[in-house]
Amino acid sequence: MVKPQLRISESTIHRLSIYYRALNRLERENYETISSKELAKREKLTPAQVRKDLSFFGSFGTRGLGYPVTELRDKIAEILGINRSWSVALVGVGNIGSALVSYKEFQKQGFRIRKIFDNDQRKIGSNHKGIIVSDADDIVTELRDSKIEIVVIAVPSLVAQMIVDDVVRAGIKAILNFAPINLKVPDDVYLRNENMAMELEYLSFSLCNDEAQL
Amino acid sequence: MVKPQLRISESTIHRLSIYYRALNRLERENYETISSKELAKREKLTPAQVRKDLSFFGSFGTRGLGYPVTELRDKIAEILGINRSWSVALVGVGNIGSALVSYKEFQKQGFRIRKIFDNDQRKIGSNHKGIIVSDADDIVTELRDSKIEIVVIAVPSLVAQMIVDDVVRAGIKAILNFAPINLKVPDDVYLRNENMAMELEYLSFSLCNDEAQL
DNA sequence: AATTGTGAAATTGTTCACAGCA
DNA sequence: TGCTGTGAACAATTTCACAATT
Repeated sequence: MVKPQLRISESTIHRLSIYYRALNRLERENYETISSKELAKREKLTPAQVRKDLSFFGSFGTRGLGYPVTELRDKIAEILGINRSWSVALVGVGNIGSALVSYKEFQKQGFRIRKIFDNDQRKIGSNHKGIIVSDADDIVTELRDSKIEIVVIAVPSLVAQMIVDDVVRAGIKAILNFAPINLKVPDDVYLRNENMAMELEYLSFSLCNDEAQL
Repeated sequence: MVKPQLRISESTIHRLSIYYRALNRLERENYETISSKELAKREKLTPAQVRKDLSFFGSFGTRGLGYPVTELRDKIAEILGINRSWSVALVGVGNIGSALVSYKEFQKQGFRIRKIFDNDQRKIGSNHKGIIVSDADDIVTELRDSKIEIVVIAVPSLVAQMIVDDVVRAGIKAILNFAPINLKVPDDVYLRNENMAMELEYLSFSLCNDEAQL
C-alpha cells in the first residue's frame, strides 16, 4: 500500500467506510466492476468525489472500465485496517453496552470484544456471550498487559472521565466513547465520540426549519 | 428567533448540540456567563468558531462579558427544536432497539418513544417500558393517523429498505436509521444515519497510520 | 467509447483581526 | 479593559473539465 503523503480528511475516511459497505453489497450482487458514476449514484455522492477519495491512496481503477469490485473492497479494507481483527474491551454493560456485545456489524468487521468491565456488583462475574464481566476497578491492571487495542466506553457521563483516565493509564491508544460528554485524553490517544442523540437533534432542527427550505 | 437567511452547515448544527450539552453542564456548575474563549477551550474548538456559529442565529452575548449560560442554552434548544417534545416510533426491538428504549439521553431531550414495531411474533404484544410492541406489518395504518413525527429504524439491513418504504408511505418526514445501509427516501424526507461501526473503522485507520503522523 | 486520475477552479468552512460596545 | 460580532483573508474540500488510457 502506498502511504499517503498528505493528510487525509475525516470525511474521506468516512466515505471509505461507505464505499466498503457498498462494494460488499455489489459483490453479493455479482458485479465484477463498478464505475465511479454508478457507485456515486448508489451512495448519493458525486463520481468526482469517489475518484478523488480513492486517488489519495493509489490508482485502483482501469480507464474505460471502472474499478474491480472485490479487489477495491479488499484494498479499502487494507487502508482502513479492517483486513485483520482488533481486540476490543468494553466498559459498561448497561443498555448500550449489552447491545454492542451482540452487535453483528462489529464482529463482521473484525472488532472482537474480548474483555468486559462494569462497576455494578450484580454484573461483575456474570457472563455476556462467553465473556465474564470484570470489576471496573481492575481496568488498569487487567488492560496493561493484555492485547487489547481499542476500548469502547459505554458508562454514564458522570463516571466516564474517571474510566477514560484509567484506560489511558493502562496504555490504550484508541477509545470509542458513547457517553454524551467531551472526554479529555492526551494528544497521543485517539478518541472518537458516538453520540446517538446528536442525529436526532439534527432531525429535530430539520423539521423545525422545513418551511425555510421550500 | 431570527430566521437564518443563509444555509446553515451540518457542522454548525452538530456544534450547537455540543454547546447545548456544555451549557447544561456549566449551569450545573453554577456559571452565570461564559466567554467564547472558555467554552471553546472546554470543547476543544476555537473561540472564533463558537462566535461565528452563534452569530448565524442572532446576537446572544454581551461584549466584554460573554454569553449568559442559561439563556444561551435555552436559545440553542429553541434553534434545535428541542425545547418541546417529539413523538418517536421505533421499528425493531433487537439489541440496539431495546437499548434505545431505555436510553436516558433521548428522553432527557424530549424524544419520547410512543410506538414500537417488530416483525418477530415472539416480540409482538410484549411490553417494553410500558409500550406494547405492534406488528411491523401494520406500520402504514398505525402511523398514518398517529402523531408520530420521527421514526427510528433499528432492523437488520436486509429488511430496512422495505420498512423505510412503509414509513414513508405513512407520511413520516424524519427518519433515523441504524442499519448499516444507504436507504432510499424521497427528497422531502429527512434521513440521518447512525453507523456505529464507522467510528471504530476510523480508530482502526488512525492506529494503522499512527507512525505516519509522528 | 467509456471511464479513470488529476490539476485548476469554485465553493464551502474556518480563522483572523479589529471596530464597536458594555 | 474585555469580549462580542463580523467582514475579509485564508484554508480545506468539492467539483469541473480534460488529457490519458484501455
